Amino acid sequence: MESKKLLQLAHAACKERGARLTAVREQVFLLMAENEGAIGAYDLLDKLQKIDPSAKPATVYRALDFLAKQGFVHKIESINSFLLCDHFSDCHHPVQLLICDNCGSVEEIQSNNLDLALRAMADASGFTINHQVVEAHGKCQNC
Amino acid sequence: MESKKLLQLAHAACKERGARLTAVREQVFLLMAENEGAIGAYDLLDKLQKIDPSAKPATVYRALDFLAKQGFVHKIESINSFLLCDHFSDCHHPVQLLICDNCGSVEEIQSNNLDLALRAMADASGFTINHQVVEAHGKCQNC
DNA sequence: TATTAGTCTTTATAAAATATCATAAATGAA
DNA sequence: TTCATTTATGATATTTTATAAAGACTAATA
Repeated sequence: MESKKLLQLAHAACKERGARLTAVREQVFLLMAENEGAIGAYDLLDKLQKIDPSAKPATVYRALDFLAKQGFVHKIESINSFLLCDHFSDCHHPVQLLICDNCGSVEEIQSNNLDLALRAMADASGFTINHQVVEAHGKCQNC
Repeated sequence: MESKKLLQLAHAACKERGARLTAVREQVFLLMAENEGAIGAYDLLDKLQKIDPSAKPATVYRALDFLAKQGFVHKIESINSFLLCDHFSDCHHPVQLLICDNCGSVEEIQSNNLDLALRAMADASGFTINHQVVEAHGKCQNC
C-alpha cells in the first residue's frame, strides 16, 4: 500500500515542523493518496462522508488548506481540483502541471528553465514572486 | 478616450474574422476597457446592469466567452477574474501574468523563453499544449 | 422569402468556496 | 496540575462563481 508509506512520510514531515496532522487531515490525506490523479473538493467530500457522514464542505476545505500549506497537496486553479504532490519533502517548490483535457490525467513536471524564465521576467518588472501557477492544457501521450 | 480606440480595433478584427461584435458584447467590451485592471464577472454584471437592468449572469458570461475566444479578454484562473488584453491583434498568443496580491494590479508579460521552456518540457513528456495558464502571484514594484 | 445558424432572454440550478459562532482539544506557562 | 491561550472542529447558513435548458428572436444568405 503506497498510500500508507506516503502517510508515514507526511507524519514525519509534520513532526519535524511542529504541524498537527490530525485525524481528519490524515483521513483526507489518505483519500487523496488512494485517488488516482486530481479530484474536486466535493468529490472528495463524497468519499469522506462514506467514512464520516457528518463531514461538511468546510471539513474538506480546511483539511485541504492545511495539506496545501504543508506542500502535500496542490490546488489546480484552472480545473478547481486538488492533486497529491509527488515529492512533498521539499515544501515550496514551483508547481508545473500538464493537464490532459481528454482523459483528465495530470502530470507534475519540474523545469528549472521555466522557473528561471518566469523569475527573470518578473525581476525585469520589479515584481517579487511568492507563488506561481503554471498549468498547461492539451493532450497527453496516451490520448 | 482610450477605450473607444480599442473598441474600433476590436470591431476591425471582428469584421476581418467574420465575428459578430453585437451590442451586448460591445457594451461588455467597453466596460472592460474602461475598468482599470482585472474584474470579476459579477462586478462586471453590476456595471452592466446600470446600463441594462435586465442583464443576467448568463449575459455577462456569454459576452466574456465571446471576447475571450476573440482574444480580447483573458480569464485569470487563480482569481476568477477577467482582464482586457493589451495586444489582441494576434489572437492566440501565450498569456503570462504577474498578479500583485497586495494592490490587485495585473501585468501581462511576454516571455518567449518561458513559452519555449514549457513547450520543451511538454514535448519531453509527449504532451501537446493547447492552452497555457501562467500566473505569478507576489508583490509588484509599487507595493 | 424561407432557411439556418447564431444570438439573446429568462428562469432555474449547479458547483465551488467561505463566514460565523459555538464547542472542544492541545499546548504552554504559572 | 491548573489555567489561559491558541488551534482545530462542528454545524448552519450563505456567498460567489458558473452553467443548463427552453424558447423567442435576428441577421445573413441562398
